[in-house]
Amino acid sequence: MEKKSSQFNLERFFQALGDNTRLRLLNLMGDQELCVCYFVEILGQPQPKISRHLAYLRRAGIVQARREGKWMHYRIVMPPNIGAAQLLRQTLAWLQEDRAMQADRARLSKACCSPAKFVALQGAPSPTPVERSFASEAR
Amino acid sequence: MEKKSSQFNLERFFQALGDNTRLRLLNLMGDQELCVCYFVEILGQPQPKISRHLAYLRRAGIVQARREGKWMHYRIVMPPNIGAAQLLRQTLAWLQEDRAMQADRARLSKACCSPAKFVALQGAPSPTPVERSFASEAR
DNA sequence: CCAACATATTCGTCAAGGCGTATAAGTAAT
DNA sequence: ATTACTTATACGCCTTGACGAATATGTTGG
Repeated sequence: MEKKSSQFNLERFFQALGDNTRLRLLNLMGDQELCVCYFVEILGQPQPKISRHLAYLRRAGIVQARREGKWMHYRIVMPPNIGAAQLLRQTLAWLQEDRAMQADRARLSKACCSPAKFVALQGAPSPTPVERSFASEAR
Repeated sequence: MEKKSSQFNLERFFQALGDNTRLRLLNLMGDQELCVCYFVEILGQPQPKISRHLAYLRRAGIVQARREGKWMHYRIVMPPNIGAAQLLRQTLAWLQEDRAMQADRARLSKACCSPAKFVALQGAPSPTPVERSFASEAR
């Protein structure tokens, strides 16, 4: 009955991280909540593909969705399991050191600063930073 | 040319960890080199299955094999990439807190202490501890 | 209700990979 | 060479999941 650290599927967790598109999504969500149109624009990939991967991450319990009008915002949700949370933070921290991931982040901040240049993002809600208590001192 | 932290496939890495049998194998190899017959005996699963998963781990660069007569010894090899190594250590540390993984380890030490009770392990080479510099202080 | 828009899901196809079974490959001893 | 033994690989079957394309769902504003 008292399974505190179990009930979390480690296998599933790693499977969810075993796809480059999903890693890119997580990297972009690192410290902010984003709506789908940003992912589509930044990754330059078809919207159904993005949505499918986001759904996968949500099923794996790594991501949460919040609806705001027409838009769906996605954010990373730290797993209840301490070990998993630590692992996820470390993964996110490591992603930041990857070339391609840095490029994605750069494109994202550019898009945020001047959304006018991204036709598809006209009127889209801005990313909002997320209060992740001790998010970045893993490393 | 000078890709120091890349050249390591993060996607592959996570895929390799996304299988429970492989996690169990890694857990057993945590701090010692083991030969295949031990895995077969401890996990109680068919030998081809074990060998296939070990091959997978080897292709992913997480494990190394060493031949000694008829026996093949497997050990964990820390990835050259610092982030990956840290992630792997943390994963191994976390595995130790899992019920089922602890049980596997318990069966392993029992088998090592009195191999006579395990018919299949008669004459098999004993596991040898591996000198993993800073293997276990990842919390 | 209808149109426009953002996102989700379905469908068909395909490749990766898990499994059990059978068999191959490598080694040691006779 | 033959046998016994340990481990690896090949085969066929099946499930998962990735993809593009099409379509459905949900929301807002006329």
